[in-house]
Amino acid sequence: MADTTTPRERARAQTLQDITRIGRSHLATEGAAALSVRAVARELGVVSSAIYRYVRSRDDLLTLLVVDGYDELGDEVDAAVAKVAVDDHRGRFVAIGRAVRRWALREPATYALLFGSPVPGYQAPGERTTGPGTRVIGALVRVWEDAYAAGAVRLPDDTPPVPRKLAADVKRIRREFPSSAPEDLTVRGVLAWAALFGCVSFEVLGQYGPDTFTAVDQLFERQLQLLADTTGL
Amino acid sequence: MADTTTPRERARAQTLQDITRIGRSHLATEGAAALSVRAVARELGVVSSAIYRYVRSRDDLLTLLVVDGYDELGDEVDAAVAKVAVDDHRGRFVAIGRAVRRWALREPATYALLFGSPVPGYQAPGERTTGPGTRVIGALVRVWEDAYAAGAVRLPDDTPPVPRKLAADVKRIRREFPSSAPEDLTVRGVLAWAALFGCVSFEVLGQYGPDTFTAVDQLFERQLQLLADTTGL
DNA sequence: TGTACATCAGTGAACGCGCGTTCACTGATGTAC
DNA sequence: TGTACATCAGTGAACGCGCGTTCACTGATGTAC
Repeated sequence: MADTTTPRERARAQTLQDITRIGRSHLATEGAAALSVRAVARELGVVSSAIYRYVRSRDDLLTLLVVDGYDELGDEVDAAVAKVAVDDHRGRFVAIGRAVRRWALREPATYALLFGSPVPGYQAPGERTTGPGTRVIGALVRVWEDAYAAGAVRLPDDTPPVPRKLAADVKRIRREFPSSAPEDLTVRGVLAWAALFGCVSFEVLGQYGPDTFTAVDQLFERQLQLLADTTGL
Repeated sequence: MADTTTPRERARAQTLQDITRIGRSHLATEGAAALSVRAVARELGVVSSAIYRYVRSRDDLLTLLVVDGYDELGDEVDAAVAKVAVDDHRGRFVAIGRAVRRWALREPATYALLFGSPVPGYQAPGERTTGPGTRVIGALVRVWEDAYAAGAVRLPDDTPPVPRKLAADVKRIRREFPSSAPEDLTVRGVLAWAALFGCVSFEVLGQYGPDTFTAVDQLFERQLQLLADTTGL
């Protein structure tokens, strides 16, 4: 395979990658709000203004890290799902949950950037972040959709109907995430999605407190099972 | 009722309260990481060093805001629960959930301080924050405990046993939150607790995206019902 | 293959800014006799 | 009730710091003929 990139292009790509790596490591030690162009430049061994060859502004640097984070998480989730048999719906759901948690525990600062407090003064540009940002929920929807199509979803009979306005929201969402499942299943899926991240956030962002749970693994596994129950898997 | 406080003491209390109020409003516009002693002083109409009469350091100011936030949330949750009949267990759970969400939507910045990303370089002093910080989960535990004591909890029969290490955690937790309910119910409660905050965080911190849900109220109500189901209420 | 020119990564100085915290001080309020 | 003294809120200057961004520049790498 002929490499059509010039040395300069390769050097540029490498530097951009270095900037991202350093940025993420600074996220870890200082937090997103304290992420500084100058600090990244310092660690890259370059004068601060040089960074502006690669990044338009500090906000642009943040966007770089956001997209990089979403992509890494998305890749790991996809890889985890791919390892499970297609007809093991519950197994695929559990694999997604475990992948999210594993990544979050390994990259708590990036997790906090993506799923924690908004960074003051920073507005993520939707056209660059929306795609990567919807990969996890996309993977989840696919699991429920496959399970429903296979007739493997068991929901209680006495489920109340989805209210009108919410049903309209679900319809709109299905333009992006096509699905033939009943609206109630989608709503349950949204709960499971939010709940999954709630569990991970409590652990990663430190809500449980330092000495409350020693068996967090067991707790999380049980939480996944309960959420799988709720979505009828 | 004789007021035994001196004018000086009253003035001091008033100023402390002003500092807290201003601090929280700055949280809203700038975020926790950018909270600055100087900015608070400026808005209080006082020279920056004057703040140090009231607050030992910037971290101490943050702690003030953390405690104030937990207390406000705790008060509103308690008030909401008190309005519901004691034997309406599901109603009490729903009331807690709604109170948390209402407060979070009204005070998103303080919510982010308490339940979002940790503030870099700041470690909350446990002896001042743990008490106020456990009021919501305390209220929830009381609901489940009352429901169980009244024989009103319906859980599936085929629930797997709680694993050994996790069961030990539950035992330890019960020293602080006494309960006679089966361990499985407590674990389900922890899920519901984390899931509740997961739902609120997604909405308040902006994970759902700007145009995804128009009927967030209906969505949240449904989520509460599903969580009540999960905990057998 | 050799030369002239264009592109581009990185430099270094400068801009104006806000930050947390210390310190010696002034002057008003409170207390003891 | 009046006076001497102690307490304490707030002042203003100063410390040393790091920040984002602009700008004219140097020198190396790449390209066209």
